[in-house]
Amino acid sequence: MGDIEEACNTGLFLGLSVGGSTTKRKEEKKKNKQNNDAPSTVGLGLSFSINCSSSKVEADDHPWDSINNAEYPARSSFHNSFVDQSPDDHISPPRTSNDDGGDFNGGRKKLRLTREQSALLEESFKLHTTLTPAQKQSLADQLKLKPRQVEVWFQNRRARSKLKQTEVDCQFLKKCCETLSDENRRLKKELQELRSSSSPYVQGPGTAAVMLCPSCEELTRGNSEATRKENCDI
DNA sequence: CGGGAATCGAGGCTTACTTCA
DNA sequence: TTTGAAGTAAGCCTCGATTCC
Repeated sequence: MGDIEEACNTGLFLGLSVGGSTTKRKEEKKKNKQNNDAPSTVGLGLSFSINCSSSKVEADDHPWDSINNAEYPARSSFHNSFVDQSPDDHISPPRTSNDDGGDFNGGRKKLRLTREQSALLEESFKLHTTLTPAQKQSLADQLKLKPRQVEVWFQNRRARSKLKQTEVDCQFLKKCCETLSDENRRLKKELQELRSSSSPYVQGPGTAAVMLCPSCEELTRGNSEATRKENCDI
């Protein structure tokens, strides 16, 4: 990790910014959205960097992303101070047309993953539902996507997976409920039949009774529920 | 209209830094 | 002066809800 950084981190930087903490920024964002104000972050900067021959900085994107924080540009203070003119542009700073194959017309561009990309992502999801940064980067490289896009895909995939699981659980519980209701009905009916019949095994309250559990056909003395439970699991 | 990629906002966790006893 | 605990800011990440193509 450190190689490129060590080799290239010869930048001169002078900055002045007015802004708050993360939480303050969060609140500010909210306020700005409500008031439709301009962001209150003010930036003044001077930066100087030496070109690095082995630099992996992509020409088609934003150098600050690669250098600083490719995935969360809005969270980078560097980015905040000098680039973050529009609030909440997680992914949507101006993009070049060759960004990911389509043309960018200023609005939110919707990417459609190819079948191969989806298949590889699915395969990867089967192996692990969350990604380490290294896995994310590796996948992004393989798929020619941005790490953030891979991350978003996994995020949505987890959500879909959870939703599906909830549906399955719901169906299962429904089935359980039906089975138990049936069983309950059956037992009630059985009890009613036993009560209405003149069976010597079932007597009224207050008398010592010999009970025959109809389900397991075990004879049980006394009316202790605990005793019955020992013999019968119903 | 539905599926799914992208965004938003909130909150948890970790790390670095500061303050204070 | 040193040290450890407590407090705070910032960054990173995930999640649920929502937007929008």
